[in-house]
Amino acid sequence: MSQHRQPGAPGRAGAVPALPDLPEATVARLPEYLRALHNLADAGHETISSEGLSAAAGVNSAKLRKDLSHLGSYGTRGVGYDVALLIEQIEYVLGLTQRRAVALVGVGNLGHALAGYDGFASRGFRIAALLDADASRVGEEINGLVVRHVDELPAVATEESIAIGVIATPAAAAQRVADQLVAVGVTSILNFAPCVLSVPEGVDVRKVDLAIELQILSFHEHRKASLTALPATGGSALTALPGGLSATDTQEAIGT
Amino acid sequence: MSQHRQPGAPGRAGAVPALPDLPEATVARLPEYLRALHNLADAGHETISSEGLSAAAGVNSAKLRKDLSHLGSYGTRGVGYDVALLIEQIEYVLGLTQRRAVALVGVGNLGHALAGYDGFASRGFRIAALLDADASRVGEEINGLVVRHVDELPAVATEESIAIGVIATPAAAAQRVADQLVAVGVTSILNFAPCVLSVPEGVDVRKVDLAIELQILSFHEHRKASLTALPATGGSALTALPGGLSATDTQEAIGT
DNA sequence: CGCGATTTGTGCACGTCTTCACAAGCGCCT
DNA sequence: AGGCGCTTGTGAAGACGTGCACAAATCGCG
Repeated sequence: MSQHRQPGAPGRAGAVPALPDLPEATVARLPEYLRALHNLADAGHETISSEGLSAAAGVNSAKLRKDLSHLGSYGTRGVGYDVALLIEQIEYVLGLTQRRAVALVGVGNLGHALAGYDGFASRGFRIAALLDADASRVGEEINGLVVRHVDELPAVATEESIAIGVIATPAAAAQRVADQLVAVGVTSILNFAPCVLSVPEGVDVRKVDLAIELQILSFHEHRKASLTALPATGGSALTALPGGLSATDTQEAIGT
Repeated sequence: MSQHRQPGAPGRAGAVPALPDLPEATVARLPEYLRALHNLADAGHETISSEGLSAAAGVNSAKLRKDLSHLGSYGTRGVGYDVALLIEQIEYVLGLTQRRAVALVGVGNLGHALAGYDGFASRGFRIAALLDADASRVGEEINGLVVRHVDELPAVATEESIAIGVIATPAAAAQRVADQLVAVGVTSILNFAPCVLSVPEGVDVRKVDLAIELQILSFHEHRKASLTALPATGGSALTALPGGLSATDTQEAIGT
């Protein structure tokens, strides 16, 4: 965007762009670019081409260029992107210039692991509180933090100005915890419990379900197996139904 | 709920599976539907409308119907879907009728948690082996499984016929482990390490990066803050950011 | 036996995301 | 200074995903 009005930042000095309205798909990839850029910086690169960066991030180079153009970042034609500058810009856009405080609720198996995961600390977050509803877990110390009772959430929230809540409880407890988080003003939640959370408008929930990931893989595994079993006759997969005997079967198996 | 007949279901007694060619987006939602269906079954429902199921799964009802229609499943107009039958069909499509063996590599913080996560066992998977490259961890027993050295992978693979590999190592070790997994014939990998894996054609990799999820939330948090700070200015809200050093932008308008 | 209430399955239009292909811009070399 | 090779930024086209709205199908009932 050279002379277009879109980003239209009159008098922008050039170091840091404003906060544009990014496509979700782009937002989801920015962290990946950021990680790749940090690797490149550590390896001593000062500039990187879209081709190189896209390879490091595992995406298509045109997609990468479009993503970066959305955030108004400038590379230099014929040269590439300045690694340090790009890191700065992406971190700014992602809001990582401040170290956000995270409250982790549920210190079971998974919660323990998350509490000890240093990937959070190294990528812009600070686990500010550990909470659990189980009284027998309260008081335990993990990684220098003492587990407090979840009912202390209001106090914790004001002490630490929690920006993000992470739910690592069993599914049965998750909605209740979500409600409590929302009640103390948390508007971003990362949910590891296998259940759907309902939250008011304006609260963002992202869900990570480990079993679902495996099930998706299982589908593809199943699919690959069924394909190699049948010497693909060029037809649609549907024709490969257990056609022979399935007399009572679907009316649609032989569709089209 | 095990002894349901299979009305209309393809006679799938060990016969060659017939997998329609589902859109990825649909595949990604099927596990969610499945979970919701199990809940409904436990609650005693025998049938469920697309409206009810979609609410339980947190999606739009038209989308749900289209998804189910893709896998050729039948509901009954005027009535809804037979819960037990639908469970059976989705489990079949996802390849969950067999309990797939999972090898978990990397028994650190996260690996421990995954090894103890019962959501895997309860949703169609069996953790068949724990592996680590660190000799000091080999021999440790977790949840009834003994940690073996990652170099034993070939032996393990034949013993257990591993279908899926889970990588929970540090990023630096992940590519090597992936290569080892591929070498023993694993074609589905779930990667928790924050790095891009390169694998041969035909191998599926899914990635879960906990920090990325937080960073995406951080973006939206940042965005919400910048919007509430500048009420209703339309496009020019974007221009309100400091051009040079962003040292002064860190205060959020939202307190409490 | 037909009618109305209900719910599925889907055609269609719309929006988002991806990818290609290429002009415009930049630095370097002669 | 001018040309050349390289790389970005982006228009346009196509693939994909979503959601509406409605016809078709089924059940229950009088």
